[in-house]
Amino acid sequence: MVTKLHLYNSWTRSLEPFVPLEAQKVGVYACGPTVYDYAHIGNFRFNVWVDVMRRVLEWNGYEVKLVMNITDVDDKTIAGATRLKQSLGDYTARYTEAFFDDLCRLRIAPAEHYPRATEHIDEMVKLVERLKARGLAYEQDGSIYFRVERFPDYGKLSRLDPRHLRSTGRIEGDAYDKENIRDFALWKGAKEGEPSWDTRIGLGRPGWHLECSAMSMKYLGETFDIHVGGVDLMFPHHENEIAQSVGATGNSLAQFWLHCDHLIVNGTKMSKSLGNQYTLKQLLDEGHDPVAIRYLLASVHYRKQLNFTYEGLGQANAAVARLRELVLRLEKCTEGLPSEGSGEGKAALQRADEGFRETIADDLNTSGALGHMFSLVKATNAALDCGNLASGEATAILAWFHDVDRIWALLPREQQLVERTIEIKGAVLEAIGIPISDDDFELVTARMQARADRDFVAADRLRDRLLKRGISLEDTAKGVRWHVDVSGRSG
RNA sequence: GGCGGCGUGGCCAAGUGGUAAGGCAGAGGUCUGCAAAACCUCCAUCCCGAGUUCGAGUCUCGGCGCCGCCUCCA
Repeated sequence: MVTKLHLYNSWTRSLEPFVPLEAQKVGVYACGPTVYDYAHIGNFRFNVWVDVMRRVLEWNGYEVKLVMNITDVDDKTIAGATRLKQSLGDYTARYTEAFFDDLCRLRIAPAEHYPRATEHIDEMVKLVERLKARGLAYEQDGSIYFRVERFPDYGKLSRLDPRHLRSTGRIEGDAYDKENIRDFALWKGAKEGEPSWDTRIGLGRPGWHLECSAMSMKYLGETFDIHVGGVDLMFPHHENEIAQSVGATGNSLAQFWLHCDHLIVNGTKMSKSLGNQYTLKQLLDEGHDPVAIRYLLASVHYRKQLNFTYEGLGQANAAVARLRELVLRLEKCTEGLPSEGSGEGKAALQRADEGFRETIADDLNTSGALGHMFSLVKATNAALDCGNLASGEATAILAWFHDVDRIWALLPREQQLVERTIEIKGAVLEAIGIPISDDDFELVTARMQARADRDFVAADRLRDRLLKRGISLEDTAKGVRWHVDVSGRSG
C-alpha cells in the first residue's frame, strides 16, 4: 500500500500531491538563523519541524538535499559585533557554533549545506548584476535597490496588495533613499565603521534577502522543490527572495512553499521584554530532557501555533517515557514468548502501520501519526500482559517502532543498559538500567538482598535513599530495574 | 484599516458529512510485601446562534473570543 505524500503549498494555498522535479530526489531550502544571539525554542520548533519533514521524505524513499543558510552579516550582527568591539567573524562564530550544538542536542540531522552569507558575496554580486541588466535594480547613493514596480507578481505569495501596505514608523526611519517606499535594498553602500566588501557593484554589504536567492541558486539550482520558513518570513523576506530570483532567472523559484507557524509561550508571543524567550540551554540546565523537548515541538502540527508551557513539557516527557518503556520491554522479552499468539499483535501492527503511513503523508500530520503509534503501544502492552503476543509478532512490532523512529528520533540511540545478574539465596536475579556509579549500584544490590531477606523496612529505606539521588527502582519478576531521572542525558 | 489563522474533555491534541484517535492528569480495580511499570473500567457531543442536509465537530452565514502578518522577527 502506497500512500502519496501531500503537502500544503502556501503558494497555491492548497493541499497538493508532492511530486519532485527529479524522481526520488528532493531539494529543500530552509531559511536559517541570523547568528546575532542564541537561538530560542521558537527557532527550534522550526528546526525540529524541518528535520521531521526531511526524515519523512527520506522515510518515503527520497534522497534529500537540504540547504540552510547562516546569515552572518546584517544590521543586528554588525551592531552586536560593534558593541562588543569584536570582529564580525568572531562575533557570529560563537552563535553559529551554539546553534549547531543545539541542533545536535535535539537530534536534528545536519543539512547537506550550511552556506554562510559572507562566503557568498561573489554569487550575490553576480545576481545583482543580472537584475541590473534586466532593469530590475537601480543604484542610488551607493546602494542598490530592487524596483518592485517592475515585478508584477510582487505580493503574490503573501497575498498582500502592495498598494495597501500600511506604512509604519520603521519605514520612515530607513536611512536609505529609494525611488519607491516599497523598494528594498539588495546592496547597502558602505558606511563608516561597518564591514564592507569591495566588489564590481561597489563598496558595501549585502541586503538581508539577497543571500537566500544567491545561495539557493548555487546549491539547488534556479528552481527547486521545497522552500520552507517561518510564517513571519512570508512577507517581506520570501516575497523579496522571489522577486530577486525570479526577476533574475525568469524561472519559478520553488515548487512548494511551506510555512511553519510560531511557537508562543504561555499564550503570548515570545519577546525579550516579557522575559519569556527560552533558549535550549536554559531548558537543559533546568534539567529537561532534550528528547522530550523534541517530542513536544514535533507533536503539534506545523501549521498550528504551538503554545509552549512547562506543563506541556512534562506531558511530553511522560509520553516519551511510555514509548521507551514499551520498546525496552519488547527488547527484553522476545525469547520468552510463545511461537503462536492470538493474532491480535499482528492485526494491531497492521492497523497502526496503515494509519501511520496515511496520516503522516497527509501534510505531515504528526499528532495524528503519533496517535497511531501510541495505539500500538497500548495494544502491544495488552497482548504482552495476556501472554497473547507471539515472538514473531514482537519482533515485527519492535522493528516497526525502530523504523518509525527514523522519523521521530526519540528512542535511545544505542543499547545503554547495564545488565548484571546477581545470585541471592540461590535465585538468579538481574539488575538492569543505564550506567550508574558503583556506590549507587551497591545500594541497589543491598536493597535486593534486603528484599530477599524480607526486611522491607530496610529495603524501603534504601529505595528512598536512591530516590533522593535521582534513581527510582522498579521491581520486576526477574529482578530490579532502575531509572535515572536525568536531565538531558538521554541522548 | 488590509490579509490570514485558531476556538474539541482538567491540560495537550487528531478527526475524509454518518453519531468523537492518541498522550498527560484524575477515580476505581488487577498485579505487587508496599511501590513502580503495565493492563482493565470510568471520565467530552466539539465557543454561541441560525441555516443547508435524512444526518454537521466537519459545509454556509452571523456573532463572541484569542492569535499572527502588514518591511527586526523562525
